[in-house]
Amino acid sequence: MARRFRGESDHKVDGKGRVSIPASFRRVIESGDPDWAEGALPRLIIVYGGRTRDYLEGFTVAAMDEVDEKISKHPRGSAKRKAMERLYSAQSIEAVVDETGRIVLPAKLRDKIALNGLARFVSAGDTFEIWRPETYDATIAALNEDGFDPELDPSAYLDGDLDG
Amino acid sequence: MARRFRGESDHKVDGKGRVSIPASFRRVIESGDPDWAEGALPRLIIVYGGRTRDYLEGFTVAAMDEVDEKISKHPRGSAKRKAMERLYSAQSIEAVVDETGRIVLPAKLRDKIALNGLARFVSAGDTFEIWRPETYDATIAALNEDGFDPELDPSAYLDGDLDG
DNA sequence: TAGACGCCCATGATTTCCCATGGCATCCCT
DNA sequence: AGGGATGCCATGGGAAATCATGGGCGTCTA
Repeated sequence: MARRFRGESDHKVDGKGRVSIPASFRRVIESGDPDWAEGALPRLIIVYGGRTRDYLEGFTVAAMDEVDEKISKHPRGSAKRKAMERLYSAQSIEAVVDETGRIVLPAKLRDKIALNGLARFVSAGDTFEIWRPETYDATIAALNEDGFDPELDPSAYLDGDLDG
Repeated sequence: MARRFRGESDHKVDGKGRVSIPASFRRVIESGDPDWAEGALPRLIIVYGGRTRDYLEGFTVAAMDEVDEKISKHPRGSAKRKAMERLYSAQSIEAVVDETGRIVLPAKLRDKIALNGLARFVSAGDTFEIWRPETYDATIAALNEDGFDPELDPSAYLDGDLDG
């Protein structure tokens, strides 16, 4: 049904690390969890690794299965495969959306992206990202300065070149 | 239910060799033990062999069954089969998770990887690894030096070439 | 008989669970 | 159209269960 995440919104993070998942995201998470059934608690995977990342990445179970599939195609023991296994297996957690629509972000994950009171959920196709709002704004601003015209409508790129 | 291990964390090793298994790992170990039932003590296998390995490898009973299955496909008496049998049969132990969530790592295993006060548990799909934290850090660092760009996000490899 | 090992108890710190409230939409009935 | 009634959504708070860790003793055995 709902296959891709859409939209972005901010949610409060309380002292226990609890955050509401945007309601529209929940539908996607539910349909992406093969074990989920009406009334059950859907699960998702949150990747918190990546030295250069200043956000967390949320995967549906199905999306993470695809990632595992791709990783398994690489030679066992290769450097690239190890790097991917570390990011997606060692530096990730499984989270459960409770009956009130929240998940718990352990302190380790919150510290990684310096989350304090607010978390911004940003959809990214079949995954979504969790940012500290200030960091997100700064990243967008930097993107615009970096030879990017913020006045130009991105739809212009749709049929354009496939370069970086 | 929970089929794969996820996450990494450090736990203290006391004078008796006792270590807490990460709580999230226990669920996987329990569901991977065919003989386990609510209230019983789940078992797991710890492989300590491998001359070149500087970590221990933890298997659920089910995961080790798969390994045994694969080994049995090799010709009885072949060099490869003997090598695998030695690693997975001779150089492994069965451990029991006690009611407080701990296992005992015999001195022999601790010495193998020079464990002293802390043990790092790192998930690796359907198995997990136990490292001396310093060794693990050094290994990761070496991986990056080895013609590897630590600034590059590993997700770039997902759809990349399948070479090393 | 000295460790090594199994078993029991103890405790502070989290983490989970359960219950609660106010804010919005939507739906429906008169 | 007015006014609930209904239901989901976002968020709080306290109680209960779990987690990580430490310590004490018998006992087996090399």
